[in-house]
Amino acid sequence: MHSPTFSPLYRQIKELILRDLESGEWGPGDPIPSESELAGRFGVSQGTVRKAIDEMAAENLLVRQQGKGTFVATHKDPGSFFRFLRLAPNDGDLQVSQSVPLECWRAKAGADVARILALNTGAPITIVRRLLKLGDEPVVFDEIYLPSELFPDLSLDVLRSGESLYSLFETRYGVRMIRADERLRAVSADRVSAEWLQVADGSPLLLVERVTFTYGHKPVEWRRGFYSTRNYHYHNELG
Amino acid sequence: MHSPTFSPLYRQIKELILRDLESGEWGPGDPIPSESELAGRFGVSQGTVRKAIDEMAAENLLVRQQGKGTFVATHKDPGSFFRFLRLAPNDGDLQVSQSVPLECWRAKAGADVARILALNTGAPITIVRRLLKLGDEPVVFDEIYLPSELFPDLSLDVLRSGESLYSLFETRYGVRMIRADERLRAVSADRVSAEWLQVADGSPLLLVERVTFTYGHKPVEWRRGFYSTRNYHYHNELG
DNA sequence: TAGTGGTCTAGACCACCCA
DNA sequence: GGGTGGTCTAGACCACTAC
Repeated sequence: MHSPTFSPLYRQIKELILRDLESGEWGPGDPIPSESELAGRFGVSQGTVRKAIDEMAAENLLVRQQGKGTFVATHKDPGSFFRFLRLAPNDGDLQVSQSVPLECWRAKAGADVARILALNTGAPITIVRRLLKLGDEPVVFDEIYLPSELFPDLSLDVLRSGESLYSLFETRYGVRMIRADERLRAVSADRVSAEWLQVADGSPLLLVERVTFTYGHKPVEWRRGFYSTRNYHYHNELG
Repeated sequence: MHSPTFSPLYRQIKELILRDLESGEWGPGDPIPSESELAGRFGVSQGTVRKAIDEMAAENLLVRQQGKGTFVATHKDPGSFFRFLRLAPNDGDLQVSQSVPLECWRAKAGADVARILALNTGAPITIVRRLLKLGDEPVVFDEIYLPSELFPDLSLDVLRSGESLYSLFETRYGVRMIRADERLRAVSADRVSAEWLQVADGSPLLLVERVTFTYGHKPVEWRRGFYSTRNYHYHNELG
């Protein structure tokens, strides 16, 4: 017999490293201590630390670089831009993308948003509308719901910084997007979406509803994205 | 300096095990030899074999079971049914699913299908139409393109066996589906789809185009699925 | 009890990056 | 040259399953 809460040593080490990550001990892009130093610090062998880091690298929390070190994952890296955007052109090459903020205002959380973001009904939220353009074509119209408490001074001006949204959230507000759940449906374009996406009223659009989580499975963003799939598609790989 | 084709020992071991898998040395669901036996056979340490198997388990090619052994992955296992079907109910519990074969006929590959399935134009293909019902509701209308060479005697009768398609392909034809690429778009229902899915003509439908691969990145199925997303959605998790 | 996968260690050496 | 991650080994012990 053993305790039902038994977990192997490398998972305990993983939890310790995770706690340091959450506490902000190391910021996005920073190097964490070397495997041998962590091994010494925790009093375990290097192989055990290695296995802990292996799992965290597989979960995109850390990034290893041979010869250099292990780094805290970041959304600043342009290469990770499409980690949360599964958009690809039907044919031809990908155009440069541009995020165009449209509106930004405060509101009180209704029952739905409150439930999804684990807030109290009536809690202050910030709503953002923005358009994602690829080349000159508007492709995604997003409506984004955020807890105002975490993003206190968010405004259109702040959004016009040019960097990607998640990169902005990370550097300005210290909120790191780790994981997301998406639900996809086909819907008919309403007047607002149709106008922004320059498609006929009632055209079929791909609706992508996303709940994004930070450390500890805490939901911090709800997003409804309307995708115009004339020239682009949502790409997914099943393993 | 070293050869540009250098690969670590555990990857070479992985390739050897992979070759045995492809050759049908062990069938789906069968146990493979123990780690220590493979280590002896290949003349490497158990840890190296272990790392090779680790990767293959992460790719869903093998399944480990502590105390019992390591087994070749199979689609027979009911638990793996939703590995390639990212469908979930908007609310409420999942109903039992039922695959209803509608039509099955031979044809010659057009340019598109030939390109996607890596066949010559005009090569014999088999086309299947089927309906996926959840509870009593028709949810997905699939049109499936297969190389006739790999599925020689496929017919409506064969399809009525009740087991899942990929399970059938695996047991009857020895074709194992390993990986798939999906492209999602929103489209308007055409007459045929609308009728089978019992929705209004022109309703928005989620079109899921899937290319499925067996070992060695060989494409063996092309599938166009029309999803009715009134009560169900396509679920995707982003890590 | 015997056999399997799962964990942990200690130590050696390789590949890579940088100063 | 010195530090980092990456590979490989040999051996010990733990956890689980089956008989």
